[in-house]
Order: sequence, then C-alpha cells, then structure tokens
Amino acid sequence: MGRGKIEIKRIENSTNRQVTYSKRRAGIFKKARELTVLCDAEVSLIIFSSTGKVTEYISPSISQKKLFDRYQQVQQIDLWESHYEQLQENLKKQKEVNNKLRREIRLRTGESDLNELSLDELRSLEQNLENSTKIVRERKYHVLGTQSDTYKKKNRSLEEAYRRLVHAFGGGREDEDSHYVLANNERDVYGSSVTLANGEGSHISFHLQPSQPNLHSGGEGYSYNLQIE
Amino acid sequence: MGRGKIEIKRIENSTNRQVTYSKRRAGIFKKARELTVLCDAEVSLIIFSSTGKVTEYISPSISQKKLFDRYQQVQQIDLWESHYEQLQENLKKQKEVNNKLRREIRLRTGESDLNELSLDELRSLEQNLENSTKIVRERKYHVLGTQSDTYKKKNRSLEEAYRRLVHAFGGGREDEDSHYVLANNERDVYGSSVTLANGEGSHISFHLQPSQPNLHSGGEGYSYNLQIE
DNA sequence: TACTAATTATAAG
DNA sequence: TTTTATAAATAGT
Repeated sequence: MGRGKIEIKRIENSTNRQVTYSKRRAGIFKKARELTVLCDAEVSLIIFSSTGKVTEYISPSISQKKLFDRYQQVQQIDLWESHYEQLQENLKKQKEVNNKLRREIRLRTGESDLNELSLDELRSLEQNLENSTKIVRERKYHVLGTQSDTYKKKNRSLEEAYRRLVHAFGGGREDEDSHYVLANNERDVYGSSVTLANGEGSHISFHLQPSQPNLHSGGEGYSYNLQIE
Repeated sequence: MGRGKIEIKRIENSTNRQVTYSKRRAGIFKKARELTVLCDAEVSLIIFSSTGKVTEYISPSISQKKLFDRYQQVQQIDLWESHYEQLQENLKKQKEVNNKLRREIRLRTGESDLNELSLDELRSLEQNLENSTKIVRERKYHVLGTQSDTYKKKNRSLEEAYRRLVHAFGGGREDEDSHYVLANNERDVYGSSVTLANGEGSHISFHLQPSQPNLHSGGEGYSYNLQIE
C-alpha cells in the first residue's frame, strides 16, 4: 500500500525508517484500538523505537499490570519469579541477622542462652560487660561534669548578681553567703547521681520494636527492661 | 477496507465478531512483525479474545519479561511493587528492627551512641549492665561449681581406688593423703577462674555476620570483640 | 475458508 | 508535514 511495493526488511535510509516508523506505528495503534472495540478484545501493545522511546496502548478495560498478571497466569509462567525470589532471599537473610543480633542482646543482658556458653566464653563475656559498664559510667560522669559546669557558671552569675544587690543595699559578708550557695549546689548534683546509680528507680524504656513485643519483657529474677527507642 | 465501510463499535453479531477478530488479529500481528523488521523496533503485542484466549507477539530480539522490565524502568513505575507490597513492607520492617537491635548493642557495648542518652538513661544503662554482669558471673560460678563437682566425684573414686591400693599393699594414713589431693584440686579450679576473669586473655569471637563486618571491629580504648556465632 | 469489491494504509514525492 | 497513487487489509458473500 503505497506508490510502490516494499520488501519487508530493515529500511537502511534512516530518515525513511523514521518516517515509516511514525506512520506504521500510528497505523498499528489504530488497529489495536479498533480490535478492542469491534471484537471485545483486550490488547496490550508496547513498542520501543530504535532510539528507545516507548509508546503503548492498553485496552481501557484493563491495565498493563493486570493484563500481564493474566498473561502469566494463562501462559503458566511466572515473570516476577526472579524478583520475588530475590526479595524473599533478602528477607530471609535479614531475619537471620536479626536473630543473631537478638541472641547477642540476650547474652549481654543475661536474659537467656547463657547455658550455651563455655566457661571461657562466660569469662570473656563477663570481662566484656565490665568494660562496657566502665565506658557507660565514664560517659555518665562526663555528662555530670558538663552539667555541673553549667550549674557552676549559672551560680557564678547569680552570685555576681546577688553580690551587686547586697552591695546596692549596703550589706557586708557577701562572699560567704554566695559561696555557700555554690558549694551546696555542687554537692547536690553529685549526691543525687550516686543515689540513683545504685537505686532501683529509673528504668529506661527505649522501646525496641512492636513486631517482637516480648523480646525484653521482664521476667523474674534479673530481668529488666532495656529497650531501644 | 472491504465491501462496505463499518462503524468502529462492538460488532453485535457474534459470528461476524469472531470472523472479524480472526482476520484483524492476523492483520495486526503482521503489522507488528513488519514494524519490528522495517524499523528496528521492539514490539510486544498481547491480545486476549473475548473468550479469554491469548495470542502474543514479541520481537525476536527480546523477551516479554525483558521488554516489561524495560517498560517499567522507562515509565518510572514498579509493576511488581503492589504484587509484593507485603513482602517489601516486611523487609523494610526487618531492616528497621535490625537497626534498632544494632543500636541497642552499640549502647550496651558502649561502642557509640552513648552521647544520645540523657543522664537518667545513662544511669539506668549502667545499672542494667551491672545486673547483667552479675547474672553472667553467677552463671560462670555455677558452671565452675558443676565442673568442680565433677572433679570431686572423680577424685573421690580415685581416692577410693588409691585407698584400696594402699590397703592392698598394707599401708596406713590413707585419709590424709587423699584429702590433700582433693583439697588441692578444688583450690586450683577456683583459683584459675579468678585469674582469668580479671585477665586480658580469652576474647570470645562469636562472629556476627558478614554483611556488616565492621559492626564490632575493635577500635581504640574500650573496644572489644564480642561477636555472636 | 476463499473471493473480491471497496476501504484503508502507506511509500514516495 | 501533506498529498496521492498504489499496495494491502478486510467486510460481505
């Protein structure tokens, strides 16, 4: 159909090829639409040009995804399989990793599994926990120190203000009073820290995750409630 | 194109519709093939008849699956996603859990993240670690005790054998000798345990997982090497 | 399914 | 891009 008959083989002239592509593409899409309407068919037509541009037609009664789902069902093949398998493999690995992490935590909390450890491993773990405690304790003291410094500075400015006030009203013995306040404050900060560190109060509840709510549910004896976030 | 012009609307006569379907289907598949060859295009054409029968054409240079992969890539959509939403959701959750578990371990080892904790949280964590240490220590002593009991029993039977032997050769003072051996043994077991518990040796290496090899790679100072499995 | 008149698609300009 | 002569597709038989 045209001024001359053409052989069905790749059109070498690139301009010609491009023009023919446009015309025939329009033609085939028209045919797809017509087939859909005339014959109640469901048609999926996806065309990539040689330059990579995509054009598609899908019957209005369906979507590409649904048609493809149906296609694979009818053809007894599973086009997603490889995707699915990969995802599943990934999930399996994550779960394994999570279980190992949980075990590590159970060991570190002494919650359970300790009976799986040898004597040497127990010794190492104990040593390890002692080191960790030391680190945490030092961090605590650091924070305390910082907090204390802040109080000191605040106190110094308060002291200053107080001194000026007393001076303005013409009093004496300002130094002793203000120093007393300062010293008192410092003692308080450290004092309460020691009390709490050995006390029973202050359970942190970091909140671990909802999917395994019983992971750290405190049982009897030495169970406690350290959960993250 | 035919003896008469037809309107593009559903053909009501079912025989006619069926005939037209066959003819036009052949036509459009021919067009698809021709377009592929003439213009270097990649064409996917899938048609479901109203009776559910599927016919397909795919350019020989590609497969339906590959074309579809490419299609969704170009269209910036993920056709698998809804298919696997649940799986993907699951994977996401597992990864979140994983991160939280890692954080808990980092906190418990003092490896990092301690600066995110408040003073109260630090106190609680310290208390917590002390409790855990206590549990581990007690378990260690339990294992030691069991081990010691085993030795005791062995010793008793050795002692018995020794006594019989001495008796057979007609000697005296068996009791003192055998008791001496027993006592010595007990002291040894506890002695070595105390030495090792405070020593530098015996690092357990449980081996956590390969995907995050640096999770517990010991750095300077208080780093150590507790890895599970 | 095969024929063919009439319509439609398109190759070439 | 639009035109048009011609090939191709197809509606009706």
